[in-house]
Amino acid sequence: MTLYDELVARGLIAQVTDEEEIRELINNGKATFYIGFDPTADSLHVGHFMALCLMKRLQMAGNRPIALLGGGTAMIGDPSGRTDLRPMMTPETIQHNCDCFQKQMSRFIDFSEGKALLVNNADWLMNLNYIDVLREVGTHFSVNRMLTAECYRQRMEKGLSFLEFNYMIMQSYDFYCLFQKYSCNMQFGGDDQWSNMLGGTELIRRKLGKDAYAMTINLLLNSEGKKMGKTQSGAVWLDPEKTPPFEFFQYWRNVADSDVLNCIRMLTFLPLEEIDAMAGWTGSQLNQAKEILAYELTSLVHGKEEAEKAKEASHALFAGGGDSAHMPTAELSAADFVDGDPDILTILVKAGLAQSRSDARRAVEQGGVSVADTKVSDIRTTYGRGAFGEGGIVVKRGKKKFVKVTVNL
RNA sequence: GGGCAGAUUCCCGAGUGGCCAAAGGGGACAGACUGUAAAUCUGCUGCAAAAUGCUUCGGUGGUUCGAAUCCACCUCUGCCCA
Repeated sequence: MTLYDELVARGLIAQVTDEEEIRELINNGKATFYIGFDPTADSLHVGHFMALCLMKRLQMAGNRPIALLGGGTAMIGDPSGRTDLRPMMTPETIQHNCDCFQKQMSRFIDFSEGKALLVNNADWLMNLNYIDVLREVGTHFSVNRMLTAECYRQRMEKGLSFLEFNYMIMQSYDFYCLFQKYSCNMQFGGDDQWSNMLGGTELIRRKLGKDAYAMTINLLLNSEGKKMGKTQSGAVWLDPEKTPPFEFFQYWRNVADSDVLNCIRMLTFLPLEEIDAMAGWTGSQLNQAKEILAYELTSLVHGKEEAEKAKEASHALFAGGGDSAHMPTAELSAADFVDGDPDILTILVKAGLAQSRSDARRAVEQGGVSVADTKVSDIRTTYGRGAFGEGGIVVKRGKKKFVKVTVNL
């Protein structure tokens, strides 16, 4: 099976400018392509991960990837897919985020010996002269047409500032620069980037009379059409400091039945035959597929060792047995015992299982809290040092949130 | 620059002087049922030394015994006119 066909089979490809041409180029390793990453946070997330995987697949087939850090475009802010304006970021924040991105990317993509390039569009965007840009680039964009682009149309109701309106032009200019500098003839990205990417191919055609191509990959959506990789507390990050491997594992372990196969297909490198075999799975067998998904992904992002640990911890908590050594932990110190033994509310808050004592109180009153497998029914229950024993005790809120609380005196 | 409309809790949105920690919905959280799924039902959703206390309705100041609600100024957003 060719690379292009595999991408199709995995449900990754959303839109392409020229299927025949793209198929030919990437199947034969003749493409130099780029994917842009705007440093809007200090860690990559699942959406970025998909892009990096795509990069890797193409790199393995001999194509040359360019990872573009949007140090310049982040100064503007992409309005795509947003209903309100993005808060502006300071140059310092952007720089910091760029550094974080760079560090994380090198874990996934081999940048050695020119196998892949890492560039930052701040290098050419920051010193542009306004009038020059207007004359050289601005003439090639029709405002009338830009306004009909999906990414802007969504914003016509809520408002769109001129700053953001320029985002498409800057991204187009990126493609144009990379085309000239590195003979980069292809751009990939999430499907929400389609109009921005077309801007680039257009600009190249108009200014240079040459062809460039664009292809978008499907966004990872659940069966309800919502973006995956988000929790109530924000994104599922790739940075273990921001989303610990165990939590990461659990996120995927808990996806809905209807989304498992889709995720395995799009996010893992498991052979397609193996995935197709799972298509008929239902019930508890399908439940197994979730563990496969969680394990594979954790392994890709955090390494095999972390994946094993997360799986062990998961078994310890939900299936009985397994090793509890790797579940999330919280530590109490001597200070917590100064005013007498801490009560259950204090412990819940300290363990990060409750946002406030009020929140903790509600959880206990509703019968959602247990300590060492015993339901706590009184909010005034206290725990002396002895209660924590050698290895600590497991405090549980609800069915899926556990923290092992230990004492360090 | 002129006119109009608006800013409420995680989100949407009601509230136009005390009965407002603020309707309703969504989401989140918890319980029942389950397969660590979905659907459904129930509870719950500012903080706290917890029955009466404190902080919150874009910001600042004011009127009043009392303000999310009235007044002034400011900030931001949308629409119309230029």
